[in-house]
Amino acid sequence: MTSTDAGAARTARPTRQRRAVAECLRRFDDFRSAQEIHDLLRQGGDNVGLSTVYRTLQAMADADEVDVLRAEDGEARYRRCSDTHHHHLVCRGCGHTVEVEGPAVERWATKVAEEHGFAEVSHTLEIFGHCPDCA
Amino acid sequence: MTSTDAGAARTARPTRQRRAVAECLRRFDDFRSAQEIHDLLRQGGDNVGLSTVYRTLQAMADADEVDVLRAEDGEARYRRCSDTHHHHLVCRGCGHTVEVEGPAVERWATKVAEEHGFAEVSHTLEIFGHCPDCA
DNA sequence: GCACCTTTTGACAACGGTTCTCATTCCGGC
DNA sequence: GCCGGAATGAGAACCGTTGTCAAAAGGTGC
Repeated sequence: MTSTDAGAARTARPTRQRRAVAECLRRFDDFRSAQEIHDLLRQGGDNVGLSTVYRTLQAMADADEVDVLRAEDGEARYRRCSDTHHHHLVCRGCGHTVEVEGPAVERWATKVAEEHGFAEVSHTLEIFGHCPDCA
Repeated sequence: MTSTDAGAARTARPTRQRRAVAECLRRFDDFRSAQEIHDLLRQGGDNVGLSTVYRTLQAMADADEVDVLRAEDGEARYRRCSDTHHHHLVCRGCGHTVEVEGPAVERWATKVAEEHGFAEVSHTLEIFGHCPDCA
């Protein structure tokens, strides 16, 4: 927001805390809540404030570096993600997550929206079930 | 859950409050938060406690009489719904909602889950955009 | 290395939606 | 009318999240 500012959030400094959060996310492939991540960091010796964890995750979500999923109770859960558009197949038991793609579904969603005259369309799609280990 | 119990939640008495909530939902076709419904009832002269509104909506959701959608901030929003499986096309501007069906999508979700060995599959799918009036 | 300026951090308070508690009220049957 | 259990509601409690603000840390130019 200051003088020599090129990109969008160029004001993002690579601090110890931010690196720690990113590193922590890299270690899992399932969704974790902000508080879980906070605890995990604590346990690992990285002392990062809860506010900072929330702020960092939010920033990463805005930058599409993590996926956000709302648990049934409304709690936000985060997970590192690939940069292509995708959806999730999530195990209700252990949380194990698989990224899936469905070009046909994307087209269908767009088509349906257009038929009703909707513009600037986006969508959410998640599949839940019990993975082989939890069944 | 008591003695002569036929259906699921037969312990549901048709009280004034429950009728009022159901009636209120019938008047809209877009998603409303529990607190909005509470306010609406108040304004309409129906004095119903907030706890009761929450309880009633929860019960109706369990009975699949209403759809629940989590807003981005995690707030739960409710809407009366048809009894067939469907998804929603929701306007980000005014909240106007259209129920849509996509048999192909259902099949795709099931197939993807099966390919990964997942069982007891369910899914969520919502489409967002700006309706003709809000575009 | 050393100021200087800004961003970032973190302990804590505040917020807001939701759930819990429990005394009181209501419903339905006898 | 009376009884017993379900339902209600006012308020407290809960809990995830966001705001506050003084202190600490990066980055830059010297």
